[in-house]
Amino acid sequence: MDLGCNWEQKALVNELIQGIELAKQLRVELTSASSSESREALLQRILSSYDKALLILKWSGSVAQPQPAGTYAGVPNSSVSADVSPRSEDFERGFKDVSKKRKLLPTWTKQVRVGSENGLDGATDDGYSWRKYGQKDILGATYPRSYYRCTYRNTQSCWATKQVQRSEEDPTIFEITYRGKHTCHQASNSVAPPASPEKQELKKHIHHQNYNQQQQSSNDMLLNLRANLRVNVEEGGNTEMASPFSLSSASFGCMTSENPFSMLLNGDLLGSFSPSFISPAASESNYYSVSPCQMDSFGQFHNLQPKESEIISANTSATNSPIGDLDFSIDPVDLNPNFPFDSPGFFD
DNA sequence: AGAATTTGACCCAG
DNA sequence: CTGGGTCAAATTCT
Repeated sequence: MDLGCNWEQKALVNELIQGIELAKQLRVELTSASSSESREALLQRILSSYDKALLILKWSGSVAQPQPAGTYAGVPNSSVSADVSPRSEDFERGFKDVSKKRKLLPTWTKQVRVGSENGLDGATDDGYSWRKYGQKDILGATYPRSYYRCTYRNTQSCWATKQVQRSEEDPTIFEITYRGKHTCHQASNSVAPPASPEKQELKKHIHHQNYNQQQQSSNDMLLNLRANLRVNVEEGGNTEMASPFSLSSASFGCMTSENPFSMLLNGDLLGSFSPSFISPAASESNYYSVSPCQMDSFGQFHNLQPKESEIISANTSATNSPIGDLDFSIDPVDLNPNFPFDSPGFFD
């Protein structure tokens, strides 16, 4: 078996860890008076996790050939079926295997809130060029789901796709599910998609600049942080960190509600960021929920008791850099004033 | 005219 | 068998 593809290995580990965590949750549920529905849901998620892990293992075992340079694991390739001698139906067979593999492509979802009913185009403009290839009415859903693929699919063999669906509860929110990362070279759109997997793998830091460490009221502190908190997203390497803040990926890449970013202060875990509503447009406000979390023996972070009231609003600022800077601010209205600022050592 | 979207048909996993 | 995802011909847009 060859798990040379890094994301596969990480996805596998991630699925297994998630399975363990869900099993622990189920154990707690079994000893409490929780509903059978929630137990069943947990059981389903556990089975799904191990199912995915098995699929990854199976797939990794059957596709052992290294991918040619410049191609992405997920591109149809006549050599996909290792045990098949060349035949006329190879192409078709390749696609069948790819459809299996496409399921294993890294996926991540983000929710985008739009200001107006007709704001879909702007909301889904994530800096990449997409071609719509289908729309489907989904059972039980009020709104249809739209399917998009990269415009450069044919010319550059870029197999990134996305699905866009309007939220049932709040029609101003669109759930965008991305699958596969872009391998194309698009004409620079100046704005890199903030939640792209490439970016998720980058090192993330928070600079806390010129922070006044004297005692202040909660609101003052929040207002001060609003002005001074800054998240700098950089590509690899180390930068000098005069700041006590750091923001790190909890897991292998995609920032999801189950895979948050942690917020550290002098090495102490204060909380985690997970996307609530993330706008792809650099000029728009993004919303991240903040919840306390802890690190387990695997080095994975886990949310403890997420609270909806704990919201950080973050403004992303477009820069000339393809990576871009994220300027975080904290909204004192939405944020629980006691979190995370009441954490021990926060103002040390 | 070429690019993009729409939409019914088809495929296939569950 | 059903529903989600994709294809591709028809249609619309630029």
